[in-house]
Amino acid sequence: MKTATIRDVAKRAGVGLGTVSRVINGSPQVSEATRQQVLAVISELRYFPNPIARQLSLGKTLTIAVVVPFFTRPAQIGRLQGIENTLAESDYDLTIYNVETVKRRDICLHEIPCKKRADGVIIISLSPRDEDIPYLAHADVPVVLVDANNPLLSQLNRVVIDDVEGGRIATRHLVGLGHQRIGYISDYLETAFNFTSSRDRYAGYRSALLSAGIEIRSEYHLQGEHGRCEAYLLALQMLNLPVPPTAIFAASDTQAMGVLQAADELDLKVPDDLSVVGYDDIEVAEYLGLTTVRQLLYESGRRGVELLFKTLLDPTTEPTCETLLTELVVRNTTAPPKCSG
Amino acid sequence: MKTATIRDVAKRAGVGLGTVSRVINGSPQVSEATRQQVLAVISELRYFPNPIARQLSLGKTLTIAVVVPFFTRPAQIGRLQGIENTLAESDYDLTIYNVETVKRRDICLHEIPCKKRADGVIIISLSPRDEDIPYLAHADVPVVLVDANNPLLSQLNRVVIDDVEGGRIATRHLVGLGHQRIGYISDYLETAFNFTSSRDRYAGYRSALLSAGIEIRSEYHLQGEHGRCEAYLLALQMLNLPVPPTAIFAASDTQAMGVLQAADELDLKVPDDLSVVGYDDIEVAEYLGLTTVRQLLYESGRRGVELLFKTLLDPTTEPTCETLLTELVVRNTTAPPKCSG
DNA sequence: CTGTTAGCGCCTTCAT
DNA sequence: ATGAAGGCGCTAACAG
Repeated sequence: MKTATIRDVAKRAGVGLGTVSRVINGSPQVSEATRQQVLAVISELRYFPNPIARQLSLGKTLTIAVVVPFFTRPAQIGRLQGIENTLAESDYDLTIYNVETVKRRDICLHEIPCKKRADGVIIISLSPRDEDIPYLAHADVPVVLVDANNPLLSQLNRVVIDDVEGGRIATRHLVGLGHQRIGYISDYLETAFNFTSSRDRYAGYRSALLSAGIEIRSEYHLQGEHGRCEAYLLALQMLNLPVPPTAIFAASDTQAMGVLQAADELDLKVPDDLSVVGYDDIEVAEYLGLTTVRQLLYESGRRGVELLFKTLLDPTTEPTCETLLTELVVRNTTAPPKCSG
Repeated sequence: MKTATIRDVAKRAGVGLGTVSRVINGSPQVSEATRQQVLAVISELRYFPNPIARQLSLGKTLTIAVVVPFFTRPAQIGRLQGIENTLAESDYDLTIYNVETVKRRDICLHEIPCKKRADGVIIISLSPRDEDIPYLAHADVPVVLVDANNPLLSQLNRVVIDDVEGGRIATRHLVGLGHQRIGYISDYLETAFNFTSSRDRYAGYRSALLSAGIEIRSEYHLQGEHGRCEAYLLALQMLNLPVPPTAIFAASDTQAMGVLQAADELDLKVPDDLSVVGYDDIEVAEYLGLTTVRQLLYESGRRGVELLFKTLLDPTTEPTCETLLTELVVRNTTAPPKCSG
C-alpha cells in the first residue's frame, strides 16, 4: 500500500490541499473545525509529510553534514558528541562523511559543500590546502572548520585549537620538572590529509626547548602512523637509544598509551624512570592517571555548530575565528627525572 | 549568484534539458559530440545536480538512517564503524540519530521508518517493546535491528548477539578456574530503553552457576547506571561485603575498568586476589590485558548493512535473523582464587 | 539521438 | 478562511 500524500489527506478530508499544508505547518489562519478534521484524517491515514518534497519546495534540507577523518578515534568522537548534542536541540539531522582515504577526502571537500544535501557543512581536522580553496569559496552553503585552518581562509568560520601552545605547555611542564632529554612521538608531520596538529605541537615542543636553552636532537623526534601500537614501537626505539630521553611527550593520549606500554616492556617505571605526557585528555587518560594536555573537544564541536547556526540565521555575519585554549592536566605520569640530567 | 540548475546548463549548451539529464546519468544514448559539449558547460558553470530534486524524482534518498543510543560508547562506535565502512563502499550516505532520552527514542523508533528521509533504517540496541511494533510494521522502508530483538518481530531482519551464551561463557570460565563466589556488575536490568544485553548476560551468568551447582546470591549482583565510575562504586560496595566475591564478571569492558579501579583502591591484586572478566573486547581491553568476552561489534554493523541492502535489492526477501557468536578472550585478569573456596 | 512534457510531494502566492 | 495554480530541480516516458 502506497504511502499517503498530502493530496490523499485533502481528498479524504474534503478540503483543499493547501489547507492541509497549513495545518501541518501550524498556520494560524485555519479554522479550528477544519483543523481538527484534517488532523483526524492525518492520523487515520498515518500520513507523514514527505521531507524530501518539503526540502525541495523550501530549499532547505534541515540537515548538517559533517566531514570527519577517522571518526572512530576518541578525539573525533569527542568533537562529534559536541556537534550531535548541539544539533539534537535543534531540528537538524546529522549526516556523517567519514574520511579514511585521500580520494574520499577530496570528494568530500570538493563536493559536499556544493551538492546541496545539507544546509551547512562542518569540516573537522582537515585543513584545506591551497588547491582546495576555490571549491570552498564556491560553496553554496555555510562551511565551518573545526580543528582545521588555512591562513588564506580568513573568510571562513573556524574553531581552532592552539596546538602550538599546547605543545609548548606540555614540554615546558617537563622542562620545569628538570628534564633535559625530552622526546616527542607523533604522527607523520606531513601527510596527504594535511593534519596540522602533530606539526603544531611539534612547533610548540621546539619552542619550549629553545627558550629553555635545550638543544633539539633529531633522534628525539620519531614519527609514524597514528596508533597505539605504532607509538609503542617508536617508543621502544627511542628508549633504546644510547642516551635515551627521560621524558616523552606524545602527540595524543592514544600514542601515550603506546609509550606507557613500551616503558612497561623495558621495565622502566613511570614516572620515576620515565615521564610521559599525552594530549587530548580523552576519557581513558583519567583512568590511566596520564598527565596530558586537555583540549576542549566537546566544546569545539558545540562551537562549530553554533557558528554554523549563526551564519545560517544571518548569512551576512562576518566570518570569525574562535580559538580554544588548552590546559595542562597533571596526573601521575610525570615527575622529576631520577638521575639529574 | 544563484546555483546553476539543469535548465541553465541546457540553455547554455543549446540542448534540451533531457539531454543534460542523460549526460549526468551516463546514458549511452547521447552522441559523443553533445556529451562533450554539455560536460564543458557543466564544469564551466560549476553545475552540481541537486540531490534533493533527484531524490524526489527518483523516490530514493540514497541515505541510510541509523538509530543508536549513546553513540559515543565504545561498543556502539564499533558497530557504527562496521556500518560506515560498509556504506562507504556504496553510494549511500549515513545519517545518525543518537538517542539519549526516552522521548527521543520514541520519536526515532516511530517516525524515522515512516518519514522517508532514508531508504532504509538500522536500529541498534533498542529492542522494540510491544507497543512499538505497529509503527515498525507500518514502516515504508526496510528496517533491520542490530543487537536488538523482540520475539514478536519475526518479520524483521535482525542481527543478534547471543548474550546469554556470552554471559555463560564468562561465568563458566571463572567457575572452571575454581571460583565459587562470583559477582556480576551490570547496568540496570530494566530500563526505559529496553536494553537487553545486561539482562541476557545475567541469564547466562545464572545458568552457568546453576549448572555448576553454585548457589546464586543476590548480594553478588549489583546494578547501576552504565559507566566506569558507577561500576567502580558498585564494585567497592561488593568487595566490601563480609564475604566478598573472588571474581567479578562485568557487563562491559568499561564497567570492568571500574572494577579494576576498585580492586586497586582496596589493594586487591588482580588476578591473584580478584579475577575480573569484561564484555565486548573493546580496544582498550587488550591494552589492559583484560580477560573478556569478545562480541563481533564491527561485524554486526557490517551484517546489518548487508541485510539492509539485500532487502533493498529484493524486497520480497524473507526476513532473516543472524546470530553472531561470542568468544572468550583470556588475558591477564583471571586466575584461580588464591584461597580455595 | 534529442526536445518536450508530465509528474515526484509539498509550499506559497493569489484570488475568492 | 480556503481552493486553485505555479514552481522547487530533476527523471523518465514519449514523440519525433
